[in-house]
Amino acid sequence: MLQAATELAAAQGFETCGLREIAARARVSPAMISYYFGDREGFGEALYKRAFERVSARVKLLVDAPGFAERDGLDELVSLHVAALTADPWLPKLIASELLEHGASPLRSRLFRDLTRGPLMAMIGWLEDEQGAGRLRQDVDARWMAISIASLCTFPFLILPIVGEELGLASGPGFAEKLVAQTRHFLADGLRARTEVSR
Amino acid sequence: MLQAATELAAAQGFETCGLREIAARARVSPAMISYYFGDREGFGEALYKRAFERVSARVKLLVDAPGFAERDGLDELVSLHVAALTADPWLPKLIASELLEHGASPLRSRLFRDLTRGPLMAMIGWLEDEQGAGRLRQDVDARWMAISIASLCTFPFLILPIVGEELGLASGPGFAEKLVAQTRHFLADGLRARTEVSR
DNA sequence: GCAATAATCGAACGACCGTTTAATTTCCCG
DNA sequence: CGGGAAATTAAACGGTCGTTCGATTATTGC
Repeated sequence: MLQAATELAAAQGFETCGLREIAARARVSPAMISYYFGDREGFGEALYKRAFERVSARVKLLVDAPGFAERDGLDELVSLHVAALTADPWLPKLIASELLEHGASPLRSRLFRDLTRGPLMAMIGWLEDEQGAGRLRQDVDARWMAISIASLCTFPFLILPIVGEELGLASGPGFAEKLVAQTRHFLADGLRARTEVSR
Repeated sequence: MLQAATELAAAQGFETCGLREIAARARVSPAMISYYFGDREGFGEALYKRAFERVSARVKLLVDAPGFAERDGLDELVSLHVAALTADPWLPKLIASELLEHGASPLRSRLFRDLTRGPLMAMIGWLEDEQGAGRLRQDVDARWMAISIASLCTFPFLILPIVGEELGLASGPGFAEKLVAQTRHFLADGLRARTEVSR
């Protein structure tokens, strides 16, 4: 039931798909959703909670993988971000949907508190550590760094299904790797031509 | 009427606000919308057409401003992008809303064709020219450059109203300038600390 | 095996939506 | 001024949505 809802929400967003549709896909009656989750909002909350926990578990898995600490921090951060979004391709859409939603529903508030206080704050803290260690430039606010990194890693997932075809950029399985490579490149050296190579 | 709809759509997105609500704000009866625009889709089309034309006009104004060609191309590109989004703050939301919408409505298709074939293609073409002139690095696909620039300039508008408060970053009038500065910095040199300065 | 309880369903309810219709007002021009 | 066209409206229609209700079926504990 939650699985069916997740699939549907991934494809078209939670707000736009009706409870009847979800119930039909889960092969149950629409009344079951009210029975188990109370109302639509409670159902959505359960859905998002499950999603967030799945992503958290996946991130933890990657961070705890052997050899993680030895590799380059910035590169791994990018990989981690992209990997999390790739594993659950509906996540960017879900986040974006809620970004656009207005009126402070408790669900929405909680999701964003979780996201900002959790991954985002961790990322900023880590960036500041790297700045302190001299591995990242110190003339840029770590919070802005985090926003830029998140932008580079997230926004392409949103627009590529749309503009990718017209641009000749496939959004298939190789996309994530290309995105990681491009973003690493970009983060390291910018886009301008230069004579001296960094580091 | 279109004005009222634009204000409302800017605040909460076109898909989520009812025709009755728009009509009430414009102080007319809901029937007027059907009378003048046929159905909801026709109304949305008119709305988007007006929005796109307004943005186009504004961009043209900036490009035609005196001294534009003399200034640094990449910096101006960023300024232009951010200025277009700042002048109509609902534009990112509008685009994002439509990005998330599914089912190929003619409106949606047209909006994206306009956006990709217009500004995006122009940007890619210009980036390629700059690459050819040696001012931009040539080991990165111009299409990926364009995606990265668009990501850096657009995504912050989406997330800052949400995470800005918690991060202590105000989304007020100074935001656009900060974003431009940060993005220029970033595009030029990346984020890594370096000993040799570019160019 | 049999109550008691949980799970499930089809049908119906009320609310809201976009749209239509029929009637009324406003406007303009001969 | 008057009559026909355009503009505007309130009310109603059909449809979909989330939700509830009464009844039916499955599960469980003893």
